[in-house]
Amino acid sequence: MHSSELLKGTLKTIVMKVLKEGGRMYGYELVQRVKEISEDTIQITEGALYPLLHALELAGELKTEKEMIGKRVRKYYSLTPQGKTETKARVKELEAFIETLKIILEWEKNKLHA
Amino acid sequence: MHSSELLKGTLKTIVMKVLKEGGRMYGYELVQRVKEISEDTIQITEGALYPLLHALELAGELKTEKEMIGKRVRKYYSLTPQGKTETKARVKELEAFIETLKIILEWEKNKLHA
DNA sequence: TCCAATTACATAAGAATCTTATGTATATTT
DNA sequence: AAATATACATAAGATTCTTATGTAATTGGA
Repeated sequence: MHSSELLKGTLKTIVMKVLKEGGRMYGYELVQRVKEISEDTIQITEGALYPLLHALELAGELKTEKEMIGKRVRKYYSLTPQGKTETKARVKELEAFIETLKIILEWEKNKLHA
Repeated sequence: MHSSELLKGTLKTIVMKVLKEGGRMYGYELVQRVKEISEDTIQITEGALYPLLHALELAGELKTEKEMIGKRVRKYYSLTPQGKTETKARVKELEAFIETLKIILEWEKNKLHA
């Protein structure tokens, strides 16, 4: 399990990317999906997820559909066209940031060149 | 310039790694060094850096040496043995997290296999 | 020589983002 | 029948950053 502080800042992009590739999904399902893909190293907490989904909906990035499953309401989330565009931009930005991180992690001042 | 929210959670590791490879360094120098290495995409703010350095010193990860440069005091920071061990662990953890991120970013549910 | 920009430290207030705790209720498994 | 899993939600608190502000010495250019 990755330390949770690393998730700060990347959670929104992760959620949007998974919704973009996985399609329509409900909250609980999203948590499981991320857990699977990350091989049990990323466990999104509900306290982080639901407020995030609500904020993204308010911002017009997501739309919701409610379905009755037995006696329970299930809320499905999917990206709006605006959300898809935003997701592409966020993914690109995160990829660039990862490249920068790698440069720093591989940087060795005192490395001897042959 | 990367959006600043991505820096959340990784700043501490970046600072420690740069101190590990770059050796003894003062705050302002560290900001410049990270700016250089990151090709101007990471600009550490002083409001984030100094409290972080102080906290790391308090935690025994860093030690300081003051030097007079003209009439000014300059504070040099360097990793303690404990700090070096901690840095290795943090770097390893960040590398693992990056791998997980890449898996997610490369994940495509609907990808067709040839 | 003066003025702006840079160097160099520091802290406080506020924003953003997450965890932990709590609550409610249905459904499934043992 | 009871425990666990499913499924939503929100509030309080912790952490981590930005922005703003302050102080003061040094350097470079007009």
